[in-house]
Amino acid sequence: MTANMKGDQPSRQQRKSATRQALLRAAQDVLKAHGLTGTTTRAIAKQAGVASGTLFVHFADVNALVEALLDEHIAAALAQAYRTLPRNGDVVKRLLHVAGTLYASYLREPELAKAYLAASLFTPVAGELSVRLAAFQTWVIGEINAAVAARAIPDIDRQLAFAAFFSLYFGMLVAGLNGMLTRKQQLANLDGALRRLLQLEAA
Amino acid sequence: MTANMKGDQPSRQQRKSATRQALLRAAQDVLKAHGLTGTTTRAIAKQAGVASGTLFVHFADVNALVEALLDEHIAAALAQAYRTLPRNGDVVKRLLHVAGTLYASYLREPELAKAYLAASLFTPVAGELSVRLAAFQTWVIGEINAAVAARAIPDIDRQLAFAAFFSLYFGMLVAGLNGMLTRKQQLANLDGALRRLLQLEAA
DNA sequence: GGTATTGAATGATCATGCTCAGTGAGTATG
DNA sequence: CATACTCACTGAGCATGATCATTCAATACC
Repeated sequence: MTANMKGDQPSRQQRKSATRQALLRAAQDVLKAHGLTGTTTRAIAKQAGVASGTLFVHFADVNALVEALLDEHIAAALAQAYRTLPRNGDVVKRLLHVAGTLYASYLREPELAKAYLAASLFTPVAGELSVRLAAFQTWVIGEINAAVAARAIPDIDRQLAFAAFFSLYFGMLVAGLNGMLTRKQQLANLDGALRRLLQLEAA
Repeated sequence: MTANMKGDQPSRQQRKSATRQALLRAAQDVLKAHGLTGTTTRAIAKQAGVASGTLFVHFADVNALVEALLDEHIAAALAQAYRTLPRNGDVVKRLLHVAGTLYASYLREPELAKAYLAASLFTPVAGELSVRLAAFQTWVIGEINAAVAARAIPDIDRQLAFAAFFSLYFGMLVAGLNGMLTRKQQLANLDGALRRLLQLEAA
């Protein structure tokens, strides 16, 4: 292996990474310009200045590209959510804070989000997002552990609690993306359902 | 209009209806024989003995065909569920009875169900299924109305209740189709979550 | 009965997601 | 250096979902 000094030609790794980034940015551009149904892999490749086959060198299929794109949003949103977590709120308030931040993030790229959620429903998430999802589950269960330990809420089966929380979170997300609920309603429904589920009165 | 007497040639309507049925049966056959990914519109058309374009005369797109196919299952399942509804159970028991029957129906054609659910997440259901969904919502809210009127459960916002119920129902359905939950766990989670949501102790 | 109209069915054709044998610049080895 | 090898990249080609001008038997109208 040769160290890459100043003035060197870009190494193969650098070129590859640059191509991948170009494809991601091109995909964003084309999506914004033509919407989801009007976006083709050829258009993305052309916009990125590469051949049509190159896209599949970097992403197994279109959904992998969408996942990578969406992961950038989710990562930023989650980081912000954790950073601005209310210190003195109850469990539900903290869960809602994170959910609300994620909703806002998804709503910023609704077409992207719809495409990804539909495709990934029965195609177990892979890549960066799967790691993030596992971490999210751990965090949620940690929050519930803490609340139970503090006797803020009665004990509850953790699997049940997470499955129910995620179902409600996901359901309100979909309803919101479909335009069936406003963001306020999304959060109000999630709040009401979670407080009943965890048997925690409003603060 | 001419009445169609015995010995007449089949009318155009009859032929059309027969073609549609042939396509539905052909789709079932091909799906069972080759699985979802191995099924093509051309194969279905060939099996039905019609040209490739004919499929799209009867169904706007593949998902419309899948919806029609799935609707046959759902209709039968719902009819059976309503017919065998426990008369003396509480709200949750009755909701669970219907949910359980639907789960079993979906699990009988898991590939079909996955294809349809993924495609319809952000493509509002049309056709027969949309009518059935509306009727289902009416029935669920009716059940809740009755339970509230009978003072079996505390009052609850109907929109919240249905949104939460459907989210939980859908979430456990997906988890089951993904093999993350057994049918027993699906129902146990739904039971636990609903009892907490509606604040109804186990019978 | 004769004629015009409708619309189910056809299949060639298109657009698209994805594949893969081939190419050549970059990299390791001696 | 010279040589062998690796691998990102290419773009023609494939299979498939979907379209649409065309066809012609069933139907409606006189």
